[in-house]
Amino acid sequence: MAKIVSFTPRVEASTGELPAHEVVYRQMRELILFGELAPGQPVTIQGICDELTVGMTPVREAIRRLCAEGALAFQGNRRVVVPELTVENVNELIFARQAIEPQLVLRATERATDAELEALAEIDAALDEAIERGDLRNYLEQNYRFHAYLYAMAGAPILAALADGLWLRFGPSLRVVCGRLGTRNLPDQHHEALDAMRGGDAQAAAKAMREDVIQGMEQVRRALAEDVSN
Amino acid sequence: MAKIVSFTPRVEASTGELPAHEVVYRQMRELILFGELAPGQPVTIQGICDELTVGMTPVREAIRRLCAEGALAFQGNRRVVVPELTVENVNELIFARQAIEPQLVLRATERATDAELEALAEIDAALDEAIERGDLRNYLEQNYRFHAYLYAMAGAPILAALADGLWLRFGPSLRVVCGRLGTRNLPDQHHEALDAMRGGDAQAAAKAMREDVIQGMEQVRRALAEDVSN
DNA sequence: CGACCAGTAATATGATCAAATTATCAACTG
DNA sequence: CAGTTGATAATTTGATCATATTACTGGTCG
Repeated sequence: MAKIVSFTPRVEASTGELPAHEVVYRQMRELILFGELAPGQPVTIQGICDELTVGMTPVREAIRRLCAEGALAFQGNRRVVVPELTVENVNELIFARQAIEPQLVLRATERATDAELEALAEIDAALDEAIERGDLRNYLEQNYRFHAYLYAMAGAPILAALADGLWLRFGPSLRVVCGRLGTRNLPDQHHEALDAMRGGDAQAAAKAMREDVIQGMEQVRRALAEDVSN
Repeated sequence: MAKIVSFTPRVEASTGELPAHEVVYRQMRELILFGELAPGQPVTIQGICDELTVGMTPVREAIRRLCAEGALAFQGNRRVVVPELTVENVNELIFARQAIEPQLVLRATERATDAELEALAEIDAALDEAIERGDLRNYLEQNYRFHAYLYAMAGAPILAALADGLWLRFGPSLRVVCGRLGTRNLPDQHHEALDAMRGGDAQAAAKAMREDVIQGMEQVRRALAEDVSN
């Protein structure tokens, strides 16, 4: 069977210069990081196509990328979902984070410039403000930004990519946990880490970060353990 | 302009049941892991299309996945290459591997069944044989299989994915290094690790693995440092 | 309770447009 | 006058889309 096909020229120039698949990737990444997508929620290609008004190919590529990073998961038969963490998964994440992040902070401290420390402090201030206001979404975003900025400072691209990728795995669950507990009594060892970095005490900064990581992840683990017992 | 388009029905049934993008991914993954692709080598989408005789979409998805895993890299303007490792990159890989892999071996030892230990021993035997014959390609493959099997045994999917992903980053460089040094005097702490696992001594097994990892990666680092000094 | 049938979503292709690299050529300088 | 550099043309490659095809899901009927 043959068919007449006419191709409409693309609108273009709207994105500016970034490829569509990159834009879609970043948008979906934010949705996942800041809990717009809940654990267990199915993700359909055509749904994203309609939502972001782009063709299937860029969406497809973004989803593959996110699957590779563990942010999404093949549900066996060509279905894609936001993964639900088990308690055991969280234990693995705790181990990985407490192994990698202190090392990044160590390096970041040794390389830090005054301007960078200033920027970090600003992010931390915005974070405190979000907690004050009870603005969960903003808390999640600033908290991530704080850590991501540290990773970038370390000048260790591979370790930074590893640490960054882990956020995609616990992002959705973190949202659920914080939504339940509220923004109060959230762990925040950031001040201690910042002070140590300002003083050039890399070891102390690394230790503070390790405690921050462990405290935060422990909360996720406890919440998950409660869920299971329901 | 309109055009007559006829869609030829796909051959199908040749792949069996695996989606094309998955097949392409695995094939490219092997090419990278076992050094068929050299560091710095450009990877073109259409080139892969011709090579594997598939459409662009599956190739595109496979490439995105591999980029996300660090096996390939965007070369700024929409060009993709096999990354070239710097000495600093190798330092990061050493840190990450020595942090994660002993933990996996620890867990693997605690969960190991006799059948699994048997399978490991078989892989190790094939590895020794490859060394004996000077069969580099087979050495690389069996060496990877040995570690990958250990990861699977640990029952820690996230840590296993992290460790596994690292192989894609140093695979091409490993090939270059081993190709230069030959298969002789390659580090092989596998026997020590296996013996410890058989005896249920998880700590000893983890230690042996850490040494194996460090020795292997140190060789990569040394070779890279020499390259730079040229 | 198992099998069929319809609906829906995913897979994969080729066409087309846009961009970047390569190749060509001409003008200008030493 | 030769070599190099600058711009421009041509080719290659990447990006995106609409569509055809296939597989899975869920509901219904025997």
